[in-house]
Amino acid sequence: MTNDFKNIENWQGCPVRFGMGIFGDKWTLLVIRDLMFKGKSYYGQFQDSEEGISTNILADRLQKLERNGIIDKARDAENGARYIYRLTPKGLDMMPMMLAMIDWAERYDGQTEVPPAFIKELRRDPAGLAARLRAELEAGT
Amino acid sequence: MTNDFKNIENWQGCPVRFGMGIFGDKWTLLVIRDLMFKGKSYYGQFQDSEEGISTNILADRLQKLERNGIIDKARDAENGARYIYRLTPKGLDMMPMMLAMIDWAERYDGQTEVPPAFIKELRRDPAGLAARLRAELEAGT
DNA sequence: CCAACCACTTGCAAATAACAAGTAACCGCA
DNA sequence: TGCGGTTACTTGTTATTTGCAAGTGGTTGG
Repeated sequence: MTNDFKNIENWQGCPVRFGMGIFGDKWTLLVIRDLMFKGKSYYGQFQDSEEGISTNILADRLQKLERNGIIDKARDAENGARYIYRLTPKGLDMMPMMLAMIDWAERYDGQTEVPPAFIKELRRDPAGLAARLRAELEAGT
Repeated sequence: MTNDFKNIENWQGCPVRFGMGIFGDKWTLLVIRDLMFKGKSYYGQFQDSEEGISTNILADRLQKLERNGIIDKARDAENGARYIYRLTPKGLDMMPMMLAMIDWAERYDGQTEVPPAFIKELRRDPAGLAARLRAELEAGT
């Protein structure tokens, strides 16, 4: 056989399938959201997010993200008892996709919490917003 | 209690959470891919996609997409034994997000199958490509 | 009105996720 | 140097979801 799509590690080729192999579940993009837009970096902070991810699932997703090169993990310089998680360049490159998702969701979620100023800037200059947010994340390293 | 995030129907507010409530699984965006980029419109065509979605999951996802207003379902004019599935405007508005995903995946999937001409056009004029693809889909109605 | 097609539905087994409790590394302080 | 608190998990069990195979019912063409 040529393709074994039963194993998700083999979901390459088609770009949408490739994406689903990496973040095709309920939780992964919520962790990326926390890293990208909420200024979160620690295990405990991800756990504190209001959706209530369970700890074994969080550990599993962080490991998969690290294995896929989306995030990296290092001991925190300020407090050696914890690890700091950060987006890699590959992870940061998901910014335009995340912003496009936000743009879409803001249009259709009647209960959206996206700040009007954010959505205004997003629609006026998406690339500029992406660049600014990315620069801020890279500065905070 | 104010939020019941145990029920996925209540995943509004945050735009990423809103998205995950609708397409936060392995299969949903693959169906949308088939509708958006592969010219597929029928149940059997979705089933024939090489990832091999099982029939009960496909039925469930189509129903959820319809309920969420992403697709609509109608008897096929040419063959009344089957139904035709089409993207609604809300579904078509996911185009920029899907294109951003394709852009990202093409960069990082060493085995990508995205045609070079497509990715070139996508990076030169993403909004233009989105508009063109959307017009083609709406024409084929 | 029957055979074939098409779109599902159902039942059961396997995999994944949710929940609760426990373990281990490290830090600050006595 | 050891002890209590913090942080990040791991483990075991139960609940939910998915995958697989077989079956059902509407529609068409003959």
